[in-house]
Parts: sequence; C-alpha cells; structure tokens
Amino acid sequence: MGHSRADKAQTHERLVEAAATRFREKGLDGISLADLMKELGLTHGGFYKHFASRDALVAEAVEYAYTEGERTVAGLVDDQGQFDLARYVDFYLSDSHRDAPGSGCAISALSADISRRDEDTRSRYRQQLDGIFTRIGASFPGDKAEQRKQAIALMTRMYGAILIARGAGNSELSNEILQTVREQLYAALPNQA
Amino acid sequence: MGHSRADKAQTHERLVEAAATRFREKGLDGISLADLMKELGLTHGGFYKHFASRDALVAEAVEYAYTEGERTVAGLVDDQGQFDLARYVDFYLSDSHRDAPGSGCAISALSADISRRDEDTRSRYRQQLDGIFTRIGASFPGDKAEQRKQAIALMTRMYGAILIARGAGNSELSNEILQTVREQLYAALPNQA
DNA sequence: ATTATCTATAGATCTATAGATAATGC
DNA sequence: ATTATCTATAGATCTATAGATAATGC
Repeated sequence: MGHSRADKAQTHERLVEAAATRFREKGLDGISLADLMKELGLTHGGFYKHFASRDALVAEAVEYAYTEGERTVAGLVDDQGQFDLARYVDFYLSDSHRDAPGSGCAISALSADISRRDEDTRSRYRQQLDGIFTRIGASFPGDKAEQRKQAIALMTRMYGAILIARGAGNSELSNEILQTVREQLYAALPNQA
Repeated sequence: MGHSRADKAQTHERLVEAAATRFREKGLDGISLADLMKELGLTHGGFYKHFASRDALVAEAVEYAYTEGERTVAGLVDDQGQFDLARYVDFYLSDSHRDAPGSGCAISALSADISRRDEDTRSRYRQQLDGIFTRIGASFPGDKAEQRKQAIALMTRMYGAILIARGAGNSELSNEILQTVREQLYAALPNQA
C-alpha cells in the first residue's frame, strides 16, 4: 500500500489538482468520487480520510483553479515585467484554451455551475471576480472607476466568446467567433507604453 | 386517472415545457424524471410512454427553449414594426432575466452544459447560434460580413455579462456588471432610423 | 501504536421496464 | 379493445461509513 504522512499530503494535493481539472472539464457534478480516486490509482473508500465531504473537495478544487488562474495571469509579462494584456487576450481566446477547459480559466468554465450552488460558493466567486477586474483594470488608463469599466468590458467579451465557442465545439463557427472577438479586442486594447 | 389521446398530447407538451424551464434553471442534469413528473402531478412510470429516453426529452426541451427565445426576440418591435435592439439589450441584461433563467435565453443558460454533450446537440446549437447572429446582425449597418461581426460583438458581450452576473447571484457586484455592460452596449448600438 | 489505503456495504437516487388499473373510443 | 397513467421493481450509480490490512514512525 505505502502510506506515510508525506504520502497522505501528496494524495490530498493530487486529489485537489485532478478534481480542479475534471470539474472544469465536466462540471462540478460531472465526475464521481470513485472515478476520481481511480484516476489516482486509489479506491474510493479512502476518500473521506482526506475530505469531510464531496462539497469540501469542490471548495478546495475551485480554490485551486482560482489560484492557478492567477498564476497564469501573473506569468504573462512583457520585457519590462509589465502585465501583457495582448498576450492574455491571445491566450484566452485561443483554440487551445477553448479545447482544454480543464487547465483554463475557472470563471468561464464554472460560472454556470456556481450560479446553482450555495451562497458561500457564490460569495467566494464574487471575491475572485472582483479581484480580476482590479488586476485587469490596472492595464487601462484613467481613474479607478474608468479602469474598472474597461476591465468589465474586456472580461465580459472574453467570457462570452469562450462560452459560446465551447458550446459550438471545435468548428468553423467556433473559430469564427474566437477570431472575430480577438480582432475586436485588439482594437480596444490600451496603447502599449 | 383520465387519459384520452388529447390528454396525452397535452401531457407531452407540459413535460417539454416544464423540462425546458427546469433545465435552464438547474442544468440539463439538474432535475430527475421523477421530480419532473411529480411537478405535473404524475408518477414517474408513465414517462416512457411519452419519450424514448431522458435524452429525447432533453432534445425536445432544448428545441422548445430555442423556439421560445426566437418568439421573445420576434416580439421586441418598435412602433414601425422594426426589431428594437435597445429593448433587447434592456431585457437581456435586466435583473429579472438574470434571476429567471428558466424562462430566459437558452444559449447563455445552457452553453456550458451543451459543450459537454454529444455532437448532435452541439450541431443543433451551432445552427441556433448562427441564426441569432443573422437576425441580430440585420439591425446593424454595413454589408453582411460587417453586420455579422457587429452581431458577434453584441451577443458575446451580453452572454458574458449574464454568465458572470448569474455566477455572482443577486448582489451589488452582479448589478454593477449588468449596468456597466448595458451602458457600454447602448453606446455601441446603431443609430435608430 | 498509529494511520493511509482497501474491501465491503448501507442507503439514497436515478433511468428504464413490466404488468396492473381505469379511463377512452370504436 | 385500446391506452394513458400508476404501482412496483430491476439494475446501475453515487455519497458516505465501518472495519480490515499493511505500511510507517515512535
């Protein structure tokens, strides 16, 4: 079997990571605990030594996905170490991001599911969304209020585009949507310093 | 019991209608056949005299929701009988549309679920989305290609806004998103004739 | 001795089917 | 006679728990 305390911590982490991927791919109800444990080569009985309930795993996995998203954004910097908004748009509206929701933005992948969850989950979601508006807004000129409006404008366009591009699968229409919105957003980006 | 052929046709229709509502509210897997039948005052055993499978109901219910959406759009006309795009934006980004997905736009309510379904469902979705771009595009000036780009621009913004407004529930942030995007879209509407 | 994981299972829920019941409609 | 709906249930699946097993770690 093999089960040191270090193993347990690692199993916990691997569970959260696998869940964060599968939940974004298949939805928060889209994978069973048995299948998830099987994916790690474990049996389902051991699950509750790691989490009090399935909901507890959901909470940790969503948290993990949020943090992963923040790291992705933080890594998109230009030569001067400034956040590169154009690269973010490129990534966000790419075919690969559309086709791999499991490693992509949690907001677009999980908003519909989260809107059907409890208030705690939605409250945490609001906090995350608010932080995104603040971080993205910083790339725009103007005062805080104007920056925030620009961030809301940009993000709603990307969320809407990837939502329907995913609904349309990998298709001509889906590619058209992504490309069209990419072009429109390039035109709306602030001039680079 | 009461069960004429007319009753059967009515039961079928009521099932599709109730499913179209609950699926948009709770997701395509969010309500069981037993609960759906109970909602109509029926027991679950009779379901399969109406549909070959649960998936068959999903297909009909999604179809129903699409058609309902088209009727809603078709009803938004101004004094001259022209489609009133401003009223559409108003309706789409309203608090009431956010809070009542069951009677609202099927695209924003079901895109995430549909992206996880079979190719037939996604193919039908593409057809619906393409039709929406054509109909909405007709309100914009320019050639077909330009109209289509404008329609994609408008619709992605509305889809993205309602997606995250719903994730954020009925909250200050949610209201801010809806209001901000409404204002931005008013400014982008074509001048009325 | 402790504990991470495994085996086994309880209890709930879900889709689907079989056969009974009570109306309709020829 | 036909059939829309009901009762009952099979079979699958899911979350959660109990107790056994085989390692770790004092």
